[in-house]
Order: sequence, then C-alpha cells, then structure tokens
Amino acid sequence: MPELPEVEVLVRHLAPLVRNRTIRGVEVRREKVVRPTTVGGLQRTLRGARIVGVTRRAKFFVFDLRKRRRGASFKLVGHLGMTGRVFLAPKRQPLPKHAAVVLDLGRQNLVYEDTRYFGRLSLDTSSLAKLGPEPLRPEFTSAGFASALKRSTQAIKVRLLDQTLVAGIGNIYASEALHRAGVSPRRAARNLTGVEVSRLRKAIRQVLAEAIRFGSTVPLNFGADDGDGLFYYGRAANAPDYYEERLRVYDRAGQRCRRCGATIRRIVQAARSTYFCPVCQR
DNA sequence: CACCATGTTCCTTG
DNA sequence: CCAAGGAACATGGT
Repeated sequence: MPELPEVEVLVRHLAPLVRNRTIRGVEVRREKVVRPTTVGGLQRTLRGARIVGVTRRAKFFVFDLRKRRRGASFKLVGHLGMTGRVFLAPKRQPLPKHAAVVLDLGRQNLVYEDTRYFGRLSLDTSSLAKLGPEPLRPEFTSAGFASALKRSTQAIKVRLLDQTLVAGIGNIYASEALHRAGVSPRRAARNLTGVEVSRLRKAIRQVLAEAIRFGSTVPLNFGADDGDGLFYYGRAANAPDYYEERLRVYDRAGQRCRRCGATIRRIVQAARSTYFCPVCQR
C-alpha cells in the first residue's frame, strides 16, 4: 500500500493516538519482519519504552521512543513494503492472518501486518542513511536534482524510483509526475533540459502534495475489519466517486488521457509497469 | 494455469 | 570501482 503520501497520512493519523503511550509487551509472529533485529533484542528494548512521537522519512515511518524519563531516545523504523499496514485495535479483536508484530499498548494493540512480508519493523536505522532528499522539503532543489540526473543514461522513470536521488516516489507517482510534467518516461535522464527538470521537480511536489491532501480529506478506515483502509487505486471496485479521476495515467492502459484524449499506454521498464500518454509526454 | 501487483536488496554482467 | 539489468523475496487477485 505505500508510497510517500500513504505513509504520511498514516503517520498523521497515528501520531496523536499513540503519543505518550508505553509499550507493555512485544509479540513477534514473523521473525523475518524484524530483521536484522532479533526477537529477544526487540522485546528487551521496546518493553517499558514510551512513544515520544511518530514521523515519516521517505516511505519509512519512525517511532521515536524513550525508555526512562531522561534516558536516551531511540528509533523503531518501519517500512510497509507492498502490502503492509499498521493499525490500532482493541485487545479482543482477532488478529489478521498475516499479523507480523503486535505491540501491547495497554488498552489496545498496535498491529503491524503485511501479507507478503516484504516490509520491515526493526531497530535498524541504516536504511534511513542512504536516502536522498525529501521531495516536499526545500532540500530538494532543481540544481541538485539536475546534477543527479546529468550523469545517467537510464530512463527518467527508472531514475525516479531510485531512493538516493529523491526519496519517497514509487511506481504509481513516478508515472503520475511524468505525465503532469509532460515528459516521456523513456527519455534518458541526462537528456532532460533545464526547463524539463524544473517542471518535473514541480510536478513531483504537486502530485505528492495532492495525494496527501486527498488522503487527509477522504474518510479512511484504518481498522483491520475491511479492505486496506487506505486510498490506493486498488479500491476501484466498490469505491465511491471520489476515488475516480484521481490518477491520470497509472493503471489506465487503453483508456483516454483526460487531458488530450489519446490512448494511455503501458510499457515495461526495469521489470515494472509504466503508464503514459504518448501525445502529452514527449 | 498464467500473469500481475503500491518495494527493496542482492547477484551478475559489462 | 560503477552502472544497469534481473531475480528473489511471498501471497493473493484476476
């Protein structure tokens, strides 16, 4: 479920609900998910810790924790992979089939579940160090973006998925941002003009900000009872109207471009689907 | 059965 | 050493 906007909405939702709560117990049901932290290590470290806050970095969510009143603070880092979810649930509520880690917060459990187990929830913070700039912060500059693109012959769409270039863009919003910028996903990164780089940077920021706004507006269900409770495209089946018209190209192969009417195409780049309008994007 | 899926990391190749 | 491509991870939906 996650790219940057989905994680941002999750964190905004969760932060006020768990702030100042104490972790009483830790149950690890799928060891792989906490790696490289060990089950025993996680339990020893988390038990008795207080949640100071919850923040986001790229697609990661970060719990800031503190053991004692004036003790050193430390972090619990999570990533949702493709199918991860985090939610608060009453103690009596049955756990979902793929619940991987359960934190006992007293009245409620904080449940981390992930159908495919691609995600992580661990004390290892090393992945945060490798990340590039946050796209919605001032550190993401046109100059820095341009110089990073200059050296690569790779297709721009593929470059956008590199988390060291700019952090938080995934397969959906990469296609969306390129469409908004009017740039073909197949263009070699180094061939973009200065104007195109600036347009793309702006488009990235708009697409992500809009998705956060959308996710903050729409009524979301973060509980475990139905669906994925977020605002991903996959809800189309019985989704109400406001889920439509949101994505302009992603998963719309064969349908009309909402801007020019041409037929949206799907191609494969780096073994992943890319969607684009061959007329709007050159 | 076949193919597809919101992500990252590791291995191989050049 | 680096860049780029592809497989692996694991489960479910269509």
